[in-house]
Amino acid sequence: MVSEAQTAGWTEERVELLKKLWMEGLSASQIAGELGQGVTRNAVIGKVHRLKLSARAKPTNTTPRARPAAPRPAAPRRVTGTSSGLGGAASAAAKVRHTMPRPQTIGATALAAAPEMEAELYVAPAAELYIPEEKRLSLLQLNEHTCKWPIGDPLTPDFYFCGQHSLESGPYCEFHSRRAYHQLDRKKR
DNA sequence: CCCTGATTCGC
DNA sequence: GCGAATCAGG
Repeated sequence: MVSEAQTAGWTEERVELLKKLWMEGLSASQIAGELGQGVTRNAVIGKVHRLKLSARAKPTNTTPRARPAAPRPAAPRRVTGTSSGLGGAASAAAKVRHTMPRPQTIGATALAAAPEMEAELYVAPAAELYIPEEKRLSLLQLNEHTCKWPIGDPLTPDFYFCGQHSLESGPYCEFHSRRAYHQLDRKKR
């Protein structure tokens, strides 16, 4: 008995579980993870809407979804793929990301701290990384792969740039990149 | 950057 | 009906 692969067809069971979890307030991604890896959060959301289950815990607030005044310009759908098992299965398996049982909000970013935290407590990090003098860079020493996060007062001689290896996705190292993003973006656009 | 749900539309 | 891609927001 092995012929039971069938794509995640929405059986009564699954729909029931979906309804239950959705009503309990679980997020779509969490439900998707609970139902199985053959289901994505998009699938869950799509089904939820089709079942007209939207609003779950909406005490008193009719949020009239702002009507998209500007209709989508075009629809560059996916790249037409032959869902011949391989593609679907592979992508599904590939996207099985970390199972985070908790809703994010606290951003648990564990920065690589010194493994050995002896009883020695030096001065507060001042919310900044300590860069050894030999690694500090001046403006002219910067290049495409050095973190360009400025440290100190530009008007003083001890001003320098982080200089760590920067990420491909930005001008800063991981530490400062993350910091920069969390700093901006906080507000709307 | 992470994430959330909402919507559209090719299949 | 389904769900990926996209959008809009936190």
